[in-house]
Amino acid sequence: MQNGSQNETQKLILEAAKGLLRRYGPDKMTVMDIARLLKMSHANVYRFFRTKSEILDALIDEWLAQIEAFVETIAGREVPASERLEAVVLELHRKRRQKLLDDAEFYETYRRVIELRPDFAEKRREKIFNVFRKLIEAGIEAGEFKAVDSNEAANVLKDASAIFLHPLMIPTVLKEDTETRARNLVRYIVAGISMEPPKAATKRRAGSAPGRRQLQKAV
Amino acid sequence: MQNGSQNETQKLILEAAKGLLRRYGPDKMTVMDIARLLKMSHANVYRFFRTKSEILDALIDEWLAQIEAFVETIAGREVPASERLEAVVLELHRKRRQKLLDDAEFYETYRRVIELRPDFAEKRREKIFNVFRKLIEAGIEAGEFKAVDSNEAANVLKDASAIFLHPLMIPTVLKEDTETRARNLVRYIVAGISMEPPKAATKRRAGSAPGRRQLQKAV
DNA sequence: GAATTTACATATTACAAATTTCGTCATTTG
DNA sequence: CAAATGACGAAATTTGTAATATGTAAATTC
Repeated sequence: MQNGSQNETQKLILEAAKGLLRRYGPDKMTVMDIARLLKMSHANVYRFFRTKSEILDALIDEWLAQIEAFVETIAGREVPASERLEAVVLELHRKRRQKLLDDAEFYETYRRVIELRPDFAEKRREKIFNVFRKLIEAGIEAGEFKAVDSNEAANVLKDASAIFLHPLMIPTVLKEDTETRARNLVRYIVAGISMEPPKAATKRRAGSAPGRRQLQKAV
Repeated sequence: MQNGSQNETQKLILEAAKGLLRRYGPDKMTVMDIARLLKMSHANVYRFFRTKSEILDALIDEWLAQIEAFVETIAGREVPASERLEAVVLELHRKRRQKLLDDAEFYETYRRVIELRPDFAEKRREKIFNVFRKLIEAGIEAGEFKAVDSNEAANVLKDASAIFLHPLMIPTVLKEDTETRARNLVRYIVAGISMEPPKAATKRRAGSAPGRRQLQKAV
């Protein structure tokens, strides 16, 4: 082969596609465009990807993998599980939101894929779910949380945070103050599974949040 | 007028539109069809509704008003606030889900309206939000809940339940066991704002849920 | 003979003409 | 004169066709 390795050409195609996708969007970006940019025939592209959507899928999966890796590092931090849970949800939200703002065409591609093939990112979603579950188990282990069913609680957290994480919903909450709302959401759920402070009074002043810490008030 | 009152004809138009919408969907259902069915000129229909979408809007609003009324009766039941909150969320979910199953074309119309004009049902959403808030305040009043910020907590509940209530999301969770998940979701949030039982032990057996009651396990 | 290209059949998309619907209004009807 | 209609331009939809893209397989190059 004239080019580098098999793998090398794949990467070149993905890089080219990424740029074209950003500029033209999924409909106007054609396999011909990719081939033209790389000075090869479009047929050759099909040696590396069976279909056009396989290329788009690869780009999305690459992005999701990055986020997943980042989330794993957050989950590994040496801070209380409650803090890690909060950070994970907030960062997942921020990354998606930022993508929508920075690269609308890519986001639209992602949104459509999930809409048409909801199971596309199932593996990735499972990974995130496991992060939730593991963090809840870590919290229980550390005496930070009550001995809830970690699977059940992780499901609740997943469902509850959907409005801030699901690609179909993020565009609808774009204009709003999602940071505070997402933080409150996690804190309420975490408060529900948290151990009570040893000697806290049952009555608190109005407006205070439940659980271990003072919740930040919406602005 | 040959027909009944002004109001009577409006109702006839809406009834005709409801049937045609169910059968043809929003695109294939035309104002001409409605007129044909009622044996009047299509121009006459425009004496009662300024545009086609005004007819569709009226149908949707009628449906939302029904749900709202039902929710108000639930909120007025003579049971603990926690039970009422749970019932309200579950019934809102069931009604929407059922509509999607019974009358897909109507649901699609609704979904599109919310997608294109997110503020369309703002008034109705506010009503539901107020039901949440009022129930939380009732719970606080009754010593059932902690003295949380009712506005904040209602917002959390609204956001958290979006996956089961928002028209864009319901189709995505149709195949899944949403009843149990929705119930768990509400129970976790409610548990978080609930008073602790007076003399409960801090350690519970694994798998038990937080809060006042035993949470039903997912099947 | 592996890598790449040209050639080709199939599927999509794009475009322009014809048809239908939307929404308004002057006119007719009872 | 209240109620309804037919007629009309604008807008949207449908139809038929040309152009382009997708995906495959035979032919060519190195």
